[in-house]
Order: sequence, then structure tokens, then C-alpha cells
Amino acid sequence: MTDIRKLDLNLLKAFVILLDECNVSRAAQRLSITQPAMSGILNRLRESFHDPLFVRVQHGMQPTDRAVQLGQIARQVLQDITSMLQPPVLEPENLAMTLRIGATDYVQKIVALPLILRLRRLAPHVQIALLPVQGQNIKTLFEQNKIDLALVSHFHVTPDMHQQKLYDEHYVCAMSREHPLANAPLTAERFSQLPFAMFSYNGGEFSGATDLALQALGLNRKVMVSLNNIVLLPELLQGSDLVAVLPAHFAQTLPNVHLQAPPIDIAGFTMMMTWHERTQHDVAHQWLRQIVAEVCQ
DNA sequence: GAGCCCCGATATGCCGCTTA
DNA sequence: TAAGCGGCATATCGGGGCTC
Repeated sequence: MTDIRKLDLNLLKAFVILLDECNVSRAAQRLSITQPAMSGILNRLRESFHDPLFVRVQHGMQPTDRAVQLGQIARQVLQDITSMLQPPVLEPENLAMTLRIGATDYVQKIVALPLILRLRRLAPHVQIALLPVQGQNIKTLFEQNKIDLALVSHFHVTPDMHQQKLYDEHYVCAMSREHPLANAPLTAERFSQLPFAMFSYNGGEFSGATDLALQALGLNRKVMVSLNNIVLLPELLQGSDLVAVLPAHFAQTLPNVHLQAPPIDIAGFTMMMTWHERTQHDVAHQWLRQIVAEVCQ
């Protein structure tokens, strides 16, 4: 059995040139080495392939049948390797791959939806899988190869992760357009007395950034409904006296909902895109990340 | 850093063909 | 047939890279 570690690319290249020239000296000249060195290469080739490869004839060397057969394979291998070494060319219209995006349902609506619409035009063969990330460790999902890209708030991103800022988010106060307080000025005290609905990404929570801001003022609020998805929220606000403090980008997509600035300072957050080292240098993934960033501008 | 291995260069030998 | 020549093989050495 030939040890492949002993068959390097220089040997294969010399073999092909030997087949072209059928002359050790001329082959040596083409490779800019001496004839004895070329002779040594031929010896190593003979050892690797267990065949004389070339036999001496009156003027030069004649390849054996085995050498001719191996030559066709060697030329193909060298051509394939040359192709491998060319820098990859990205053609979005022909790009066929699956991009798995982890995001909360709110972010799926704000970022993933326009991303999908754009990719349908630019890269129609790219499959998109949207996966919910609610409470899971993003790094674990990357390491388990369950997602390629995550769209999450900066709270979920650590400095050792590849990341890019998408946009800054702030909160607005949302309520039905028929709500008695719509278009009425809100004080912090009045605000805190309203019945609230809130998102709980981890599920079942009744306290969040709004409560921290109220507590700083010595106030508390009453959260009546805790949701962990956005499906019910539009109808909930439209059909009740409930009020919600929502990320502005999302709130602006809700129909028949009155929006106004909250009467207190609520710390916003930064929406980030983060990915694994596995896709850091991949040309297709780099292009897709660029498209994600563009749809967020 | 020492030892080992690989590769290429130089020098030389061998083989086969041509030619006088 | 022997000398000359072209071409390949081999022995030896040195440089560079790798491993321990």
C-alpha cells in the first residue's frame, strides 16, 4: 500500500511534465531543476506507483500503459486542486444553501420578514429556517450547530462572540386607539396605575425594564397579562384597556394601535447580529450578514 | 537545540546509439 | 569496432524543515 504522505503535489506535477516531455532532462529544465533531481523524482514516482512508469527507448523515455492511465488521473487531480485554490466566487442568484436564523418572534417580524422578502429577489435558492430563541443560551445553539445566525439584544451577546450592531431600540407605550387615555398626557403616576400586558421571552414573567424604571421613581405597576409570543398582542390591545410597553420598531407595525412616548425613562437596548466562528470566513454567510445589516438600516 | 529526514545539486558511472 | 555523445542512474554532500 502506497503511503499517501509520500506522494506530494510536486511529484504529481513532475509526473505530468514527464508525460508531456518523455525526456527526463527536458522535464528537469521545465521544472528548473537538474536532471539528477528529476531522476530522483522519477524514482520516487516509481516507488509510489509500483510501476516503472517510463522505459528507456532510443531517444528518451516511453511511458508505460500504467503511466498513461495514471497521467489522466493526475492531470484531473491537479486541475481540481487548482480550482480549489481559486478564491470562491459568490453568485447570489445561484446560491443554494440553508440559513438558520435564531430570533425571538418579535425580531422575526421586524428583521427576518424583510430579509426573506429581499432574499426571494436576490437569492431565490436560499432556504431560510426561522427558529425561536427564547431563554436558550445562544452560544450553545451555535456549538450544537442548530443555528447559523442569531438576531438578539445585546444582553445575549458576550464579547467573545462574532457580532455586529443592527440598530438601537427604544420603548414606546401602546394602547388601543379607542383607549380613554389615547392622546391624553400621561404622568408617571397615572402610567403606573394602568393595567399592562407585557412580553416575557422566558415565559411567565411579570416584571421587566419598565418595572425597573418605575422602581427608580418609587412606583410600581400591575401586569395583568404576560405573553411569550406576539400573536395575541394586536387584538389584545385593540379589544381591551390593556397597555403595553413595546420596542418601537415592532410597535409601529401594529394596526389600529395608538403609540406615545412613555412618561418615564426606560432603558432601551441594542439589537445585535451574532454568528459562530464556523461561518466567520464563509463568503456566502458574509454576504447574507451584509444583507441582514442592510435591511435593518 | 540536536537529530533525523527529505530534497536538490554536483560529480561520476553506465548504457545505448551514431558515426567514422 | 572504438570513440563520441546523449541521456539516465547513483553516490555523496549540504541546506532546510520537522519533531522531540
